[in-house]
Amino acid sequence: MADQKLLDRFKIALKKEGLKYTPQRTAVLEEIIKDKGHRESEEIYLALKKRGQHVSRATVYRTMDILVNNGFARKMNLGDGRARYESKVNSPHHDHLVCMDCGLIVEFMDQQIEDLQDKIAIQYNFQLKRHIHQLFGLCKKCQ
Amino acid sequence: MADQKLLDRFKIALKKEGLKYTPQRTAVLEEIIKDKGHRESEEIYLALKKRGQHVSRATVYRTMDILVNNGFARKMNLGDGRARYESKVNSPHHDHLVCMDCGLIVEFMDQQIEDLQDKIAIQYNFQLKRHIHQLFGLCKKCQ
DNA sequence: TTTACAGTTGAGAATGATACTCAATTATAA
DNA sequence: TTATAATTGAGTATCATTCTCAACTGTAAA
Repeated sequence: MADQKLLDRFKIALKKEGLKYTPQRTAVLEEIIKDKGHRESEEIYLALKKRGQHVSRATVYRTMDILVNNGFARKMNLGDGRARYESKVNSPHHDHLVCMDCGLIVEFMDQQIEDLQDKIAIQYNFQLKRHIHQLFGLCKKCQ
Repeated sequence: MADQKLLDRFKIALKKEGLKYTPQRTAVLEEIIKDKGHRESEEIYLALKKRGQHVSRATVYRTMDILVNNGFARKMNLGDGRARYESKVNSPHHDHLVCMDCGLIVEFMDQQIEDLQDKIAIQYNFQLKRHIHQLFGLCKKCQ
């Protein structure tokens, strides 16, 4: 169960956009934050179903958009045609190493790279908003 | 027109995979290497059509796969649901800055970042194969 | 609390990029 | 030149995601 502070933050974010605080949206938020994984829409939908929460696929998609736009979740694309989502709640910024064989996803964060990115953006007169940095290869087990 | 050396390289790559050297495949290769852009399948298909070359959409997709797998082209995904392709012929490795407003794509390359990536892969016991590094923001004109 | 209503939901249909199918055609090696 | 396996094009299928719309429900004001 998400703590009250988070639910309040969610409520405020929704109100700010003129959106309603509904049980379905809350269920999706809770499902996202209680899992450390990088799951696709269908997995989130099925996890909710298994928990006995009735949230339609359409609502999962719609809610994930809201969560992403309000900083509660992050959307990522690994090139397989399906979006993945991960919680941004209590999770510091990071990028990903992805095993091309078993699908293992490892998070990494390197301040030097972050700084170099900022430098490059300045150099090309870009105002940086976000970035995607994914390293693909074979994990220890799959080599 | 692609130089003979390149066509020979292409012919050899095809033979190595038991594939035939066809006018359609050659046309797609030539279209890719004569353009410095980052185009999607449909744009390549239309460019060929305008040139009077008859290559079906299906064949463009099929040929792009061959070109990517053999190092003649690179496939990229900017998150808009359509793959983009760029020539790898006579083009050194680089990553991309993308303007979220006008779609401008600028290429960059930073050896320090490349080295740090290698270091991270070693640190996590990954055997690195490729990476995606995209910086999204607003270009000078769109700020 | 009720009420009024704008926003939400779910189920299924629509969309759009890409992959597949298959009969007709063609490159290739002998 | 021939045999044959690969290729092509046109249309169809697929699959993730978005849209549609009628029924439903938070919400804020009375």
